[in-house]
Amino acid sequence: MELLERLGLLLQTERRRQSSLHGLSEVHLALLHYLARCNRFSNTPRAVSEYLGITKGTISQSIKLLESRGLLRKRPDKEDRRIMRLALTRKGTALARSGSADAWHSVLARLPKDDLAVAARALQALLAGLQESNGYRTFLQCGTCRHLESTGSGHRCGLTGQPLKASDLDRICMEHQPLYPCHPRRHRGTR
Amino acid sequence: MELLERLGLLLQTERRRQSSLHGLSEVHLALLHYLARCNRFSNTPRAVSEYLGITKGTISQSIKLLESRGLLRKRPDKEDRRIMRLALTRKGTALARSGSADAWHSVLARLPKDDLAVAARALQALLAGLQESNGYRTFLQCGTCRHLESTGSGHRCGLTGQPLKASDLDRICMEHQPLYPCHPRRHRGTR
DNA sequence: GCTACTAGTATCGAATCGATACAAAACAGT
DNA sequence: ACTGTTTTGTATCGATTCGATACTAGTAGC
Repeated sequence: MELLERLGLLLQTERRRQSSLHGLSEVHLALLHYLARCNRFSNTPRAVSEYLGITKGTISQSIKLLESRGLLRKRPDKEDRRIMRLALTRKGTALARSGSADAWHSVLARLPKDDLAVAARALQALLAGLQESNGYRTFLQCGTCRHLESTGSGHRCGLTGQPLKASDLDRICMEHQPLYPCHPRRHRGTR
Repeated sequence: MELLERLGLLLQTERRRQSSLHGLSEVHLALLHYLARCNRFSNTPRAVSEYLGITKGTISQSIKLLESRGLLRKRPDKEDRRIMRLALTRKGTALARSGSADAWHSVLARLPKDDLAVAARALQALLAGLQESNGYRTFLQCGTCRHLESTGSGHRCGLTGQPLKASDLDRICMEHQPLYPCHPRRHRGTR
């Protein structure tokens, strides 16, 4: 699939261009983007590391740098004090949003909607297949997750048991499991 | 489009994993992949640089390294002696092919074909739109190019005037122009 | 208590990356 | 021819990144 390869590279190039405007590296911007879109179960260094495919050590450094520039804050989790929770500051959020994702969206808006839906489904299936064969995580939105359960008043994550607001359904989660297939991933730990 | 972002990152991660097996960096492997799939008009350092979104200087270094390992050869073009033509050696080709693109393909093969066709068309349109708005090149196959012309015996590139064999139609070209839209890109020079 | 495991940090060396400056060839104009 | 401009690729340098290893602190299981 040359197309996917090309689009991925363009995405990367675009990020690189954007990030150099602010004196950051491409990875830093990718990290901010991730934090701007992940849910509250997935804002840890480990999650970032798995999402970006980079080792913990490097992520740790990047986080230190971003924190020193006032783009994010980190604070230890109250229940498990090993875990650091990352949160964008106002400045960080602004920077993450100020992307040229606009260009992409305006192009996407001009395409026929049902074609896009089919395309999205196909890509999602591809991702699910890759997860199965290679063990990668999908990192998709709770709204498409196998663990999503409906309660009387709203939604809930079957894995953590926590309630989900409507706005949570669009955020990406490190525990995401696609709906359609197949062999469940063994997950260790309860949260 | 979180999906595209995620797939792009996975592609990158996969390359990184693969490349470290051979003691190369991710970019090096991407370079080999590109050379394995580009046509004979697009095998120059400049093309690589634009495809990967990396500066000329860096590319030059990478090429030197890859050449020293016997993965590619470079020789000056006969007509324009500024230009270096890059070609994979047998060893380089083997390494480029030995990817785990297999995993991707086997997953793709299990998906419904017409969905994939729709998806491919949508992505192609997206790419075309991006090219138009951001000035990036599409780097797609000659078979989908506006410059493709049919002659009595076969095909020809309308831009360079050179004949194209059937096998050329699947290779990616730096001068590629999508069919459907729109405002033509000004291209300088005749080749 | 003890052991095993997980999350994150620190440090170090190799390598990448981008910026700048540069050389050589093509090209355009006069 | 000749002068300046553009294009292609190289060289060098410093900052940054990356991954490997070793490490600390916290949790969990027995």
